[in-house]
This record gives sequence, C-alpha cells and structure tokens, in this order.
Amino acid sequence: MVQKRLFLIDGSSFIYRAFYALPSLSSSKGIPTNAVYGFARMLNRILKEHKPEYMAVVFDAGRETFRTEKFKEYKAHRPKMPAELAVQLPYIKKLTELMGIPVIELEGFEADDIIATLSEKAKEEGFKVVIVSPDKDLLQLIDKDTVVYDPLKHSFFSGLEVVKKFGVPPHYIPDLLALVGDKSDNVPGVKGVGKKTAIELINRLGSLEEIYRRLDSVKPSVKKRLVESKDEAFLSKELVTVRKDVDVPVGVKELKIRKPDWEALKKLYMELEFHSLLKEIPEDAGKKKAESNYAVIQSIEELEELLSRNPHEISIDFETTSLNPHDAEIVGIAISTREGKGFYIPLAHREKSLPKEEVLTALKEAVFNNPKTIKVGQNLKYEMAVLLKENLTISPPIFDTMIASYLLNPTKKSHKLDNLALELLGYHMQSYKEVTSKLKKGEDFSHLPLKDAVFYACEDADITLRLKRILEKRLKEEELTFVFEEIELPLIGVLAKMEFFGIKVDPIKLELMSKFLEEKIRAVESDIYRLAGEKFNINSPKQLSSILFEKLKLPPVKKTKTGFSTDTEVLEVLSLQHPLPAKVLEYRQLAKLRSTYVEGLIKKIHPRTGRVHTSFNQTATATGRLSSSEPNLQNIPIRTDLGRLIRETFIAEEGYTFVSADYSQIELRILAALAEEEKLIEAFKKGEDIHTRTACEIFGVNPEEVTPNMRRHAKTVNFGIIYGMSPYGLSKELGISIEEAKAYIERYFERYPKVVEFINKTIESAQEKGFVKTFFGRKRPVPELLSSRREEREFGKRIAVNTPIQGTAADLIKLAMIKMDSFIEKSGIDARMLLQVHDELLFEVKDEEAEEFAQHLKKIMEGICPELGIPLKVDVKVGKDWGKL
DNA sequence: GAGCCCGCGTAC
DNA sequence: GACGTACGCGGGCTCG
Repeated sequence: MVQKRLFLIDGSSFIYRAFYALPSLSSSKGIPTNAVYGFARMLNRILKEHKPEYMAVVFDAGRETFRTEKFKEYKAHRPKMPAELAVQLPYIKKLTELMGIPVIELEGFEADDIIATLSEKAKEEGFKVVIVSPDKDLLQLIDKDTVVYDPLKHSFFSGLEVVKKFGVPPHYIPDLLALVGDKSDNVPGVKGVGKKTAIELINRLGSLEEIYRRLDSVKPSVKKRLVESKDEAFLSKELVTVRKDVDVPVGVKELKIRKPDWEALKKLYMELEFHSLLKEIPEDAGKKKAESNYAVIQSIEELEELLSRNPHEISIDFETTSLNPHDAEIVGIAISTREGKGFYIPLAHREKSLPKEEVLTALKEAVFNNPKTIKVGQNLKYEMAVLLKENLTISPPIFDTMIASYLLNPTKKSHKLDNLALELLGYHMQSYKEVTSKLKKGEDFSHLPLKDAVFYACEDADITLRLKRILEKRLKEEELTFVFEEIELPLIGVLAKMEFFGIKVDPIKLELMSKFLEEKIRAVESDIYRLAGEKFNINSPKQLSSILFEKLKLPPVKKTKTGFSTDTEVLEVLSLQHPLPAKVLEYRQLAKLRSTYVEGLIKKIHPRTGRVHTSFNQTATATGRLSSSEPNLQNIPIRTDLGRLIRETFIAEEGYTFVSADYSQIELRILAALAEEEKLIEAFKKGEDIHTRTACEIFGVNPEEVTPNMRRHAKTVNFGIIYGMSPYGLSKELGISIEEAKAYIERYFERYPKVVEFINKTIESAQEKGFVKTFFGRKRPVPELLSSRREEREFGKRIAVNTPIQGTAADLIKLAMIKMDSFIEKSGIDARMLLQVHDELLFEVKDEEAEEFAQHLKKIMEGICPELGIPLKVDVKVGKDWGKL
C-alpha cells in the first residue's frame, strides 16, 4: 500500500512572498489582489501536480508568541503587515476553505510550530509529510519521512540537499543558526562565529550542548567567543528551534481535502476578477445548464412571421467563411430576441439553406434599418463590414457588448465574448475550437453539421443579449452613457466603412523601393562584416552585442533585462569611437523600412480590391485612442526622407485627391483647457506660437529674442509636461544637466501655476477615486497608484495626468469623424474617410470637389467642441499622395 | 513548427 | 527607473 501523504503549507510565508513578488494587481473596485492571486495559483498547482489527499494551510496568528516573550527583539524589526496585504487575508482564507483545504491558525503560535507539531503527529500515524515552504526555518524537520518542497522553484529538499547547502544534517540546523545567528529574524547567535567555524564545530562535536560540554577541544580564540556569548547562543537555539508540542486541536485524519465548492469559488473569482482561474474551474461543475431553446428557421415565411412581432431588441451574429470581412461569405445568421432563445437562419449549409437575397431583404426593413429595434451585437463592426459588400447598413439604435465592456475597463486585454460570458455570467461557452474540431483542414463554418452550427451560433446571439442587460446597467452606473452613445456607438459604422474602402498603394513603387533597399542593405552589410572582421546576424542584438562589447571591446552604455543594450542611443554614443555602430544604425533604418513597411505593406494589398484594408481596433488602448493593425497604418514613417518615400506610395484613386486635416497641438490645447490656464489659453486665442511663448516664459525673454534652440528646449518641456517627464528624462532628451532641467520645469510651473494645480488635483482625485476621466467622461482605472512599489506609483501618476489629455484628444477626433461622416452623407460630396492617425484624418475626394470639401472639413473639425473653451486649429492639405501632404 | 517574449523602432 | 499611447519585425527560447 502506498503511504498516505500529508501536505502542510506554510501559508504566512507564501502570502508575503506572493505579495512582494507579484506586480500590484487589483480588482476594478480597487481591492488589491496580488497575494490572493499568487496564493490561489500556488494551491492550484500543488493540487494539480501532486494530487494530495491530506493537506492543511497554516497561518501565523498574532505578533506575540512565546519567542517574543523570551526575547523581545525577536523579529522586532519586521514592519507591520502592509495594509494592502492585510486586506487580502480574509480572501485568502476564504479561498482556501472553498477549495476544500483545512485552514489552521492558533493565536500566539507561529505557523512553523504548528507545522512541526502536526508533522510529528502525522508521522506517528504512519504518514509521509511534505512541508511546503520557501523558508529555511523548516528544513530542520526533514527526516526519512519528511521533505520540504518549494513549489515556486519546483524543488524537493531532503536530508542530502540540506547537507549540501548548509554543511550540516537537518536536525543540526537549529544549532547552526544558534551559532551563526539569523539577521532576518533578529536572532543574535555567537559574535565572531561564522558559517565555516560553526559547521566545523557541529560536525566534529555535535549539538550546541555537546559543543559547550567539550569546550576544551575547541581552539582558544573560538572558545573565548563561545564563552562570552553562551547565553545568546542558547537563547538563539531556543528561538530557532520549532516546537513540536503545540496543542493543536485537530487530528491528522481531519485534514483530508474536501471537494471544492466550485460555485462559491466561481463567485469569488468573479468578484476578484481572476479570469484565468475562472477558466480552470471545471465546466460542468454545478453549472446550471442555461435554459436554452435554439432552433433553425425553416422558411422565409417563418422568418417573416418572427420578424413581424417587431422585437424591441434583437441580437445578431453572423457566421461566415472568413474573419476578414472582404473574404467573408455569410454562412448563417443567428438572432435572439429573448434570453435563452435563439434562431439560426442557414444561408450556405448543405442540409438546409434559405435564399440569401430574400433573407437579407427581409432583415433590412425589419431589423437592420428599423429605427425602433435595438440591434445588439458583439463587435458589430464585423457584421457591418460584411453587409457593406451587400450594400447594406445597420442603422441606430445599436448596442455593442464588446465596446461596452471596453468602456467599463479599457485596460483589459481581451473583450472576447467567451471571457465576458464567464466573467459576467459565470457561463462557460462552447468554444469555436471545440465546435470546429471536426472540420478538416481548409473547411469552413459551412461544412459544419447544421446541428452544431445552430447551437454555436445561437449561443453567441443568446449570450450577447444576456450580456447587454448587465453591461447597460453598469454603463449607466459608471456614467459612461455619453461616451458610449454619442462617441463609440456612432463611430462603429464609420470605422466599418473606412476599413471597407481601404487605401490604394502603388505596388510598382513599393517593388522599386524593395529593390533599392535590398541593394543598399547588401552594401552596408558588407561594410559591417568588414569592420567586424566576421559575418554575423546584424538583426540579432545578442550577436551584435558580442561583436561590439566583446570583440571590439567598446564600452557598454546601458543594460537591458537580458544583456547590454544596442539601441539607437547606445549606437550613437559608440559611433564617436568606432565606425561600426554608425553603419549598424544605417542598416537598422534600411532593414526596418524594408521588412516592416515595404514587404509588410506589399503582403497586405488585397488581391481583389488592390487596396490595403487596415483594421481599426476600437477596444485596444487604455486612453480611448484607436489602434490600427494588419497593417498598422498609424505608424507609417514621416520623419526621415527615406521614410517619407513610403508615405508617397499611398496614392489617391484615379480622379480623386487626398485631403488631410490635422489638429495642431491638440494635446497642449487640451492641457490649457483642462487646467484653465489663462496664459496658455490667451496664447492659443491670439494664435501665438506656443513653443515660442513657453520659451519666453521659461527664459524670461521677449518673443523676438527667442533663439531656435530656446524654442526647441521649450517644445520638449511642453511635451514633457504632458507625459509627466522627470528632470532626469528631460535632461537626457536635451543633453543638459539635471539641475538645468529641473530649473526649466520649476520655471514652467511658476509661469503656468494652473498647470501644476491641474496635475496635483488630477493625481489626488485619481488616488481617491481609483480612476481618471476625460472631458467627456471616458474613464480609466489607475490601480498603479495603490502599488507598494514607489516606481509603480510614480508610473500611476504619469498615467493619471496623461490619460485625460490623450483621451480627450481621442474623444474629440472621434466626434469629428462622426460629424464628418454624416456631413459626407448629407452633402452628397463624393468623398470618403480613409485613415485616422490620432490627430489627423485622411480623406479621398473627387478632384473637382476637393477644395470645397477641404473648407467644410476645416470648419467642422475646428468647431467640434466650443464648450472646451479653447480654439482648435486644423491644418488642411490637399495632394495626390500621402507623402506630399 | 507554433507560440511567446524580448529588443528594437516606427508613429502620434 | 526616470516619457504617455500603440503595433510589427526578427531572433531566440520553450514546448510538443
């Protein structure tokens, strides 16, 4: 028979370890959760990897123990438990209990003593004992039936390892510590006796008592020290020896692990927002299978009958052949008008299909363009984009669950439907992978058995509708209605169109650039190999750094996590000493252009449209900005001549012209407005050059005395303020001393006192409420401010200041996009919006109408929000390619 | 070979 | 550690 095993977990040590090791984590309500999380993960891992039958988690209770009574210095220098950790304790205990694991704590005893006592009892009853602890204090308990396990390092300690590491067998560890002392617990030890001497004494003579009995065989210098510190030595031994005689009121047999209370755990995980742990809860555990009733629509008549009921709201989910809307054919449409209900309209299934044209026509009037029905969806942009191919639109009112979730927490990584269902409804959805696992390679959704397709699609529609109930309530509670209804929802359709149109790039120009870059790269490459004296992979920072810092012995400038840095700043410094770094800089610029922009862009030209269709992600950034991907058209080069050539490959359609508009210094204007800093507002009202103005203030000179260099410095300070730059950062950026940089910033705050007031108020409010807001009410939580790490809290302050500025700018341009979109519709001008690059919009307009359009554009964008109290300036340009604008 | 992280570089 | 927000590429590592 296999011997039974008892796992004894040193809970107190682990919560401290988790608390300090993990980055600050907190729920959106502001409860710090990192220690709970770390602890839960550790428990999960032990349960999974070792499947123990008997287990207990042991905690210290109270600061007063027999040790402090004996010696008041014991652990006296340990600071009190930080409040951020203390509030997590109840959660940790609750969680442990819900997992079915007994929790033990006894007032006046350290966890160590309880563990020692229990392991003694357990051994008597024939158990093997596994002590789970990261501390060395418990190693003394190791014997043939007891091991110590460190789950984080994945290592078991047995007697042999202890001898290897400490030089003495486990049971002598108290004697060792008694001689050497233990700084971390304030255990004094014997002055002047170090590890080496102690090990020698113990191995030759034995325990502390033996050593003192045979002091004659100790060499005089050591003997003297031992005699002098005899009391301390014996006190130390008592302090470090764990007690095995604690009166623990539970028997070992009672430490059997029970079945976890999955339902309660699920609730707790939902409260603490432990999404990854939620996923580990078994699906069927206590799951009340959602009452669901999903059916196939058999005929057009049936569909029409269903739609004639004029539902107040209807959720829609398309199943298609591709994630890319341009390649997507609709395979089926799921709709739901009531929780638990769902209908699937098959359009391309072998078993059963309805005619697409007729179905879409029916839906068009009754649903898509019905002003009385709320169209609910998860990522409606996708449905809109697919419908654009059919010349159809979805008009208001609409509700998008993905966007609702984003506004409620814009810092969340994913707003996928299955995650939302789990987090908000505690519902495990069938995953796309599960459903489509039967499909062969190259097969798409239409090849699924209809039965599977129906359940999968209807579940999506059903769950989306259920989520809407919860999300709309929360949006109201959080006062996010304006941003949701007036900004994000109307923007969806605008973005769908922009992606659908795409932008034309000149493939011939790109091919030419590719050839050109290839040649240049080859030349620079051979220069580099020659200078290095060997071939190596220049793209590898690792190989490059071995060439620079080992072979050429150049001095390292700064470090990265993994080695010495080779970034631009470093190479610029090094190029003063050696010709190689400059060549590498040139190589990097060329290689970047070729791989990311030229080759990357060529790959993204759509074979059918000949245009590039980026994705504008509306739920990606923490501040409210959009992001662009596949390809990212928001970071096309402009700052260098070579880079600008890339921009020139973006061209207007035959007969059309590009019109671009960018908000000039929008973030500085917003700063002025939010801070209500009259001096800045006045300067903007008068149309002054704001950097020159700041230079006047900082340097105390008249405008005509401002040199280009002074203006440059002032400009950096202006932007630095928005980003929360430190004197250190500013000094590095400008190549001045930290003192000078500090003086700049001080002077800036002196001259613009309302700005510093704004910064302080914003940070204070963020600390108090846990979030910051933009002018229009968009929120971002700032849990970093609660961190125990100073550096992290500083980061939180910069976030708190920057987000309202960056976010308000994002809100403004989104409003402008919405207004421009409806202007285009109303005016009938042949124009389309193609790109947004944070403060810039790019349109493609019929040649003859470009000038007229440009005038309206400027006016609309500048007048987008008079309530802000600051004039907005828009620069409009017209041209045939993006580079020439 | 897929998936992930890192270092780096591009934009606003 | 020190300037906020993104995305993509190549290298290199892990894992199966």
